[in-house]
Amino acid sequence: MSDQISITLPDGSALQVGKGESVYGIIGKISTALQKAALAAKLGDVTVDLSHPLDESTTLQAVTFDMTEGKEIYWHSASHLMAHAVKRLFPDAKFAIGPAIENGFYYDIDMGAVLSPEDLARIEEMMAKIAAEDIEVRREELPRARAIEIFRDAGEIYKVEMLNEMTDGVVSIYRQGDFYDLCRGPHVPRTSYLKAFKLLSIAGAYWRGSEKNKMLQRIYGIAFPDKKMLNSHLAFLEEAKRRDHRRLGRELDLFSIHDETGAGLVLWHPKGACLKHLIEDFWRKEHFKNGYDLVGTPHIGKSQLWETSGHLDFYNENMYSSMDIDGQPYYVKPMNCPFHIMIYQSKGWSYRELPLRWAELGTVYRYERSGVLHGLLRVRGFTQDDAHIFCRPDQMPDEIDRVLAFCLFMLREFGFKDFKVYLATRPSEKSVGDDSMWQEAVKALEASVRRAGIEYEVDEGGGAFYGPKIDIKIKDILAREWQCSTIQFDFNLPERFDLTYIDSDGKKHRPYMIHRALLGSLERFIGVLVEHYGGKFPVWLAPVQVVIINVSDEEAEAVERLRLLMVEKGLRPDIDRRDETMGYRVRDAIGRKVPYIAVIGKKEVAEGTVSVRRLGENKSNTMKVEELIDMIEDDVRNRR
RNA sequence: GCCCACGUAGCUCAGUCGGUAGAGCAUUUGCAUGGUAAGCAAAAGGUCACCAGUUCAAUUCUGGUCGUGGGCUCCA
Repeated sequence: MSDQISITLPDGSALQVGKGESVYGIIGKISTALQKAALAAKLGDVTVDLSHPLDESTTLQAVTFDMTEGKEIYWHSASHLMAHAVKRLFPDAKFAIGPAIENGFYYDIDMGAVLSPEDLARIEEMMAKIAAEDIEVRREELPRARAIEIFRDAGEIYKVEMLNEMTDGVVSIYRQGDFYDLCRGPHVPRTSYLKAFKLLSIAGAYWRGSEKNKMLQRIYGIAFPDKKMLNSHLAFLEEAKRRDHRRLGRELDLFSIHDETGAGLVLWHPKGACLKHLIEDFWRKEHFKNGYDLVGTPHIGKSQLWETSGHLDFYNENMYSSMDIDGQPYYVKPMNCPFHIMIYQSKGWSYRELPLRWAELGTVYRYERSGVLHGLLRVRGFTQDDAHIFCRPDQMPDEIDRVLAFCLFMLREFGFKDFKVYLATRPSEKSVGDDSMWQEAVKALEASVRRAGIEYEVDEGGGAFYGPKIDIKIKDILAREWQCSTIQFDFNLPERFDLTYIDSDGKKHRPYMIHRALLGSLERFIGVLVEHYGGKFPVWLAPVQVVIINVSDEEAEAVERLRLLMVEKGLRPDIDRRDETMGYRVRDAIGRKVPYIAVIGKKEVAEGTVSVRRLGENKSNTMKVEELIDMIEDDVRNRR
């Protein structure tokens, strides 16, 4: 046997090296720059430490920070560094889990002392110190039983719990100086690899995510191989703050939420209500085009309805308590479906009349626990762009296709390109409907998603108890995902209300029922929309499309004439004739993020023109009044 | 609901180691009549979230309530 092995690199070339050479050494033979940047290496699909010795021929790819795997390793190592620092400062701290996440890392820690934001600075300092000590990070493999002993002796109860649930005979721990942690790895080889880091926040988190368990303290942080990258990330977080819909909602005078009216209850100001109505108008128009009929239903209903629907059983904790009307209990609706079903029940249906597509912008009220409320994104009263489709089983695949296409069309018209699709299947616990129905429905959903050519993930067991569903989530500026669209099968309600139609065989059959919301709720959708556009709405959605400014009092009338002309054309102009300098008024209009500013002075009056400045540009163009109107109308037509 | 932090003028924030508070912007009123990102000046504006307690005295300390923020859990 030769003592040489062959290493295949990503570019297809091969490198002959001595047996037992470390990954680090091999990468050094490729390039010293790469050796410096490497955090770990991939042998096929397996990532290993740089110190890992190679005994067999294999493929090898250096893992650097610019790769997803690289960031994960880097952040995971940073979380160990943080834990190390915490242990030095708080020797009694017990560690739970400390993974890398999409943007950084966290560690869940159980400690006697309550951490304050000032402690974060101390921990950061200690991290810098440990990084400067340039301690070697070493992997150690040992029998699980031995690891249990070690962690038990150290009082690390959470690690012991995890170890007890593992089945591997051998586990690995990583040591850096006096600190060690149960960990699969890989990790960076020395603490000095961790250059620039920042601890961002401290929060509570239940052990294993269950509220029955103890609440631990979670510290979030981020780390980068150089200071510049860290700074630009911090700048990004600042930018995200500027785009926060709660801040923009106030600045642009869109909405407010008051202690006096109640948490999670939104008051729409004129500008916000205008935006909402523009979206609703568009929504209605498109629904008619797509073969929907509109229905309308009340905000409250008798308890009997909610008993039949089952909501009082399975949705009770989200419903507000009943009110007494003539001695009868009534409930505010948390969902629109039972009402739509009652419309269905108002007459008999022939198979020829299906499918029925009934849509309603229905406002529902749900009790949400106080801690989850969040601006417009999580509220207690909201308007769903709801619809229910009643169809024959044979129509179902086509209906799913149509809904999905319609949904993607709507989201794209609003400028969303980044969304994630989840296909949620039958939950393992209680659920209704027989297996064949579930399988058929899941198959239809999956086929439809495939046909639409979008990527999706299967959320195994994530369906509702009453049927499988497709959820489409939109990512906000902070990469948080918000569920907007949902397409759900319902095997429950048709059964409970005994829905039927008469088929060609003259017999009663059970229709399929699909719930769907495309935008989800208008509140949440507008919240996401505000952040998506950073408040700079496209012309077709801007509550004010153009601010008309006069240069001096002499043009006051001309400004009003133009306003009236535009209003007649169905545009949304605003005039600013305040007794302020032009510079002030232009600045104000820019601050309000109005897409066009039109200035009228002596010259423009004489020529029938306006001086037009677009938001984001600092030059203006003089054009005929008609040209400006055409431009705006063109923007609206093309939904720009 | 749970953990932590926070709540001072319409907004953004100072401040008071217990003696009832201040700035900038916004508002109002004068003056200035301005050509594309803040003209000048003055005035007005606060039960320091709310309710208790400790104290001669609470916006400040303690407790509770409501609300907000970051998370956890749950969801459109």
